[in-house]
Amino acid sequence: MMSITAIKGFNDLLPSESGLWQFIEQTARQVFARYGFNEIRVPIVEKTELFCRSIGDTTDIVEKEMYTFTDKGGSSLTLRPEGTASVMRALIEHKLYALDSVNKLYYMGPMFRHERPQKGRYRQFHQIGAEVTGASDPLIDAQVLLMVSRLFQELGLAEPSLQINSLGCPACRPAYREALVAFLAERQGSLCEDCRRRQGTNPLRALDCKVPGCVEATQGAPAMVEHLCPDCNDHFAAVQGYLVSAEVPFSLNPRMVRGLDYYTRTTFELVTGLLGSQSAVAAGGRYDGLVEQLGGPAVPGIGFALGVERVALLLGDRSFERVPDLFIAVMGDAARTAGFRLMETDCEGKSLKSQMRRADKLKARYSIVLGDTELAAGSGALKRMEDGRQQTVALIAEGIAGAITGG
RNA sequence: GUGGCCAUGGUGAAGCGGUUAACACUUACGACUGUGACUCGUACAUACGAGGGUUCGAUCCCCUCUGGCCACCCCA
Repeated sequence: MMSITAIKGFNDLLPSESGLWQFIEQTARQVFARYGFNEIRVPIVEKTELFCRSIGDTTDIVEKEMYTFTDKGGSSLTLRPEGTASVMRALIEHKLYALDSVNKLYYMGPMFRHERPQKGRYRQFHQIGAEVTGASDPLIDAQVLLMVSRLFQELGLAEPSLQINSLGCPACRPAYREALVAFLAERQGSLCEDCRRRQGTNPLRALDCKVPGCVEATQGAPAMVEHLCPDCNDHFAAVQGYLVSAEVPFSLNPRMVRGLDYYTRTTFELVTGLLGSQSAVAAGGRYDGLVEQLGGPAVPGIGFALGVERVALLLGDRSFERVPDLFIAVMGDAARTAGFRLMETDCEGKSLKSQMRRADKLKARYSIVLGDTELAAGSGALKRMEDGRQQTVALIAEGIAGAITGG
């Protein structure tokens, strides 16, 4: 009989890897807490409409990648493809914006996109994200960017480099869009099918199309950064100024286009060359119109998310196994029934040799044999596994702890 | 959605028409019924992803299916 396997693109995280993940999550929590972020936990399933309205109907995510189904009550529900929409929904639903003018929230958990799996890309993948709402000053943009780069620093990763761009705002983007469409119209013939199709819906996509013909055709295309309105221009200049003064390295990528419609002004990606075509390790940007668009007040926002699988890939085979300080080998019923209350001990009546082998395999720093003689004497031989040296210690927690920490 | 590569035990893999399906690692137990690492011994695939076909005979050849990986697309 065929055994049941996991769904394609849905992976188990085995004990050999969970230590690495815990390190990533814990590092993120620490960094986020330092900058005043609190965790929010939102559901994994939302009404489909939430994502259509936030991410955008013409994006690839909404068009073809969502896990959407109808529940028994007839509502259309969707497994969340990203986290920002849910967090904003919660912000509005619980009126968090009224509790405090600025909200700093972070989240972590699985996201779902029905794509063909490959290295660094899965159907259930995990993101760690942070969002700031209620702050529009460029200093907050810079702080979010700085926080992301600090996070990667603390993870021990130098590789992903920061690229930034500005996508303008409703005041300046339409004019730019027109200029771009006009430019592209002249080069219709050399554009790929997708780019031609997207001209009416999302012409900016042509800028990061990888088809050689498109790359060439868009060489001299107008850049958004050169068409920013004065406000956006000042904002973007200020963000860059703050980054320079905070010594956060970055580069300008005027061709960077994000896959979600809600982005305005500052957008950014942390890219690496080490993951093949999955170059984006983290990405985000400002989304000043989103909360209002979802039925909330006109609250500005900025945030980002990182892909945990991709970060884990970059961190590679680093070992995060935890080794026990002490292993207790038990001999005889009295010791066995005393030992099982304290910690991991043998419950299957294995030989002392077998237990010692286990102590070695677990890389325990110390071991001690607990048997009838030790119980009678109230003391035993504590063995340092590294070199086999033994010393007699009293069988009390303080005595053993003292011997272990004292070396 | 499109394309490429690959499917032998817990793992890495040999075998390429007739073998006890090698070897290594891992795991378990043992070599003084109270002490690990090294060493040694024993055990661990009626089975080579599934189903058909060719053949006297198929893990090895052919077909189909399924699964995995990688790339394109897109993205975290």
